[in-house]
Amino acid sequence: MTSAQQPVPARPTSRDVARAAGVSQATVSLVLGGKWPGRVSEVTAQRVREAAVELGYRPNLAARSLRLGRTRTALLVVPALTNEFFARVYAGAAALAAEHDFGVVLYPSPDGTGPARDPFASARAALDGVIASSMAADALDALHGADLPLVMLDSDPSGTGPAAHVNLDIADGMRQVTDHLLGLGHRRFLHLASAVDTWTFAVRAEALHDALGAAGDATVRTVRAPLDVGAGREAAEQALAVAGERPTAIVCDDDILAAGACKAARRLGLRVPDELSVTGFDDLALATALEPELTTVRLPAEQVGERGMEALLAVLDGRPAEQGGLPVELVVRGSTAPSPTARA
Amino acid sequence: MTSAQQPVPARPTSRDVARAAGVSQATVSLVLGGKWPGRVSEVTAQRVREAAVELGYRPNLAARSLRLGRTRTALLVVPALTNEFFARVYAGAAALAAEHDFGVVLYPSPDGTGPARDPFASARAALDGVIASSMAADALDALHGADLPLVMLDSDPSGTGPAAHVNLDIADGMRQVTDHLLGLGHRRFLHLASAVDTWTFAVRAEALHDALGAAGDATVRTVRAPLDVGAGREAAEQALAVAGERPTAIVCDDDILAAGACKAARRLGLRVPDELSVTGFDDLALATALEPELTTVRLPAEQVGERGMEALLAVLDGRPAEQGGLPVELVVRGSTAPSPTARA
DNA sequence: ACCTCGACGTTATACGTAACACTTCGGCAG
DNA sequence: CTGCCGAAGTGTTACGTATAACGTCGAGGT
Repeated sequence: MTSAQQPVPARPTSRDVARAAGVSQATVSLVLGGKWPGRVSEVTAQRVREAAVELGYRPNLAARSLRLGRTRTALLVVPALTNEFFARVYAGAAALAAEHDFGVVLYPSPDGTGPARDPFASARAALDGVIASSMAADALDALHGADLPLVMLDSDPSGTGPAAHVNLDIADGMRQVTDHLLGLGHRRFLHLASAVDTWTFAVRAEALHDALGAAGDATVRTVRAPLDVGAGREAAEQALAVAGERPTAIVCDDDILAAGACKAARRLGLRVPDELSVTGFDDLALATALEPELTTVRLPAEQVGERGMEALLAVLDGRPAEQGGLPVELVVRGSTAPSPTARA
Repeated sequence: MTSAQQPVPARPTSRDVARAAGVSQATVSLVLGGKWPGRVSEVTAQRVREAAVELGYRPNLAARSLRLGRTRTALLVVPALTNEFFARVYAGAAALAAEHDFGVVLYPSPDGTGPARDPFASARAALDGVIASSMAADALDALHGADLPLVMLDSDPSGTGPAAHVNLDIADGMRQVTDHLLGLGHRRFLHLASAVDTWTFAVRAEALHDALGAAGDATVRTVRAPLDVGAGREAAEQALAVAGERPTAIVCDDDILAAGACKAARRLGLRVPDELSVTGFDDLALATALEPELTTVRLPAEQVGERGMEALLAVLDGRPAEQGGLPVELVVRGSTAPSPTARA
């Protein structure tokens, strides 16, 4: 069929399709674009579509982007994909994006230790919008400066700058955890908090203190650690070794820290949950890999990604973005039990 | 929000920079492109650079790609980012890519349950090459059909089609594990294998059987399970409940399965490592979150990504890709101990 | 005085697409 | 018959960039 003389089978263009179908390039664009329903007769359209399939035509995205000024690509800024939570957020965002012929490209956020490269230096020109997660305030400013549509995930809704927000009801999750433990008779708490300074963790601390304050007779100590098992273990171990009344429950900002707390307990000869209750946050796969399994708060990570992408698409379409918070759910497992002091 | 679009300062183009600097657009391209060192006098170049900074000029990537026919973007095909190993592969690949002004876009591989969308239907036009990991054979064919430069990670090096390979010395890792356990006196083994049918797991089984065969008096049973803790636990529990001589060591294809094996042991009242040794593979964060910590094989995941990207860049430059395998390392921790039968 | 040549720029062009503006043509009301 | 309309296409243009091809000008060789 092809009378092409080129030795290498060059990628066919819309003009090649036009030639094969006996129409003009404009008509090919009209047909394959899918818009302009009535502009081309069905018989012609059919011929064009067949030619396109025949030649294996794929539109050149670069040319399309250049023409339209849009790329159908969003940037997702996350701290690290090795954190399962963010990997799931990505999965959710990418899945919804794919349904709308959108792509998602990733950039690890500058969380202090991140790469110094400006994500927009190379990417900004090719982006339609940005979805950013758990940013520190300064990094956030750089995002606003890019004057691209912006959706913030799990971030301070009162933050400056025009941005849609998709938030988890973190405070409610922490409240549920606290109520659960208070109901089990616990009164002396250790809060194993993340050393990361973002809204999502600040909210945890606030909600915990609020809920404990309401209980009246509860006390809490706070120690902070980076988000990894070893650091969590060390911090918990030191805190538990302090003289005086030992806490009966450790509330962790994260399942990873909770895993550290469990290891600390075991090293000190404390049995979980009989002598020490431990709670996590996130409900990662890790939560059910441990023994005992972690009582934790399930966060709908994929949904966060989906809703984030949804919001971005809405903004790009000029529609208002849905703003509601996503519900979270306490999952009670084996790492929490009635306080030993209450039973005594 | 702002609904005004036109009065907003449009992104400056190279022509705007040219006007500001009092030169032609071509000169701007010459200066900012960085190639053609001697073509423009330093004083003019300086003026251009200043104008570019002044206006906040960013080259339009779509236009550049259209002109050059290349996108400086690679596709990384991985089964799932929620698996920490692949998240780390991505991190390695993305880091090296960034150093070369390359981007990496992800696509979850069609591993049977994956999305039905053809990654190339939307992406192929905008890609310079593909790095693919742990593919099933049929999915692999689709990749070859795309006639893009292809690098395979951790895949059968004897596979068909022209592709560079970056492989881990999986067989050596499994050999080390086996020798370690044999040295501890173990003779009855259970192989908790992945249900996924890829080269990387086939090699594990082969190496395990080879090493045990060399020992002469060792026996092994194999059970397979999907790569998640629950499935691993179930499979291990069933296998351990079988009447007859119980294995004294479980060799797992993966840390995740090993976590399942540990849970199974605990459910059956078997103490790890005293009554049952368990080994993993990958050295994920999970390995040190468990108690006892897992004896496992450390895989340089980031290096796999880096070397993969390196190989792709080499191919694109017409250089030969470095082909050597990456070494792995046995990490002995608390989940393995001398066989109880040997001590008896 | 003539030619050459290198240094420094500029002009022009093509990449592949989407969509605006235009043509062509048969039908149909006035 | 004229004028108008809608249907079905086509011609053309612009998006922003990189680079091939083409000036221009003064220095240096012969």
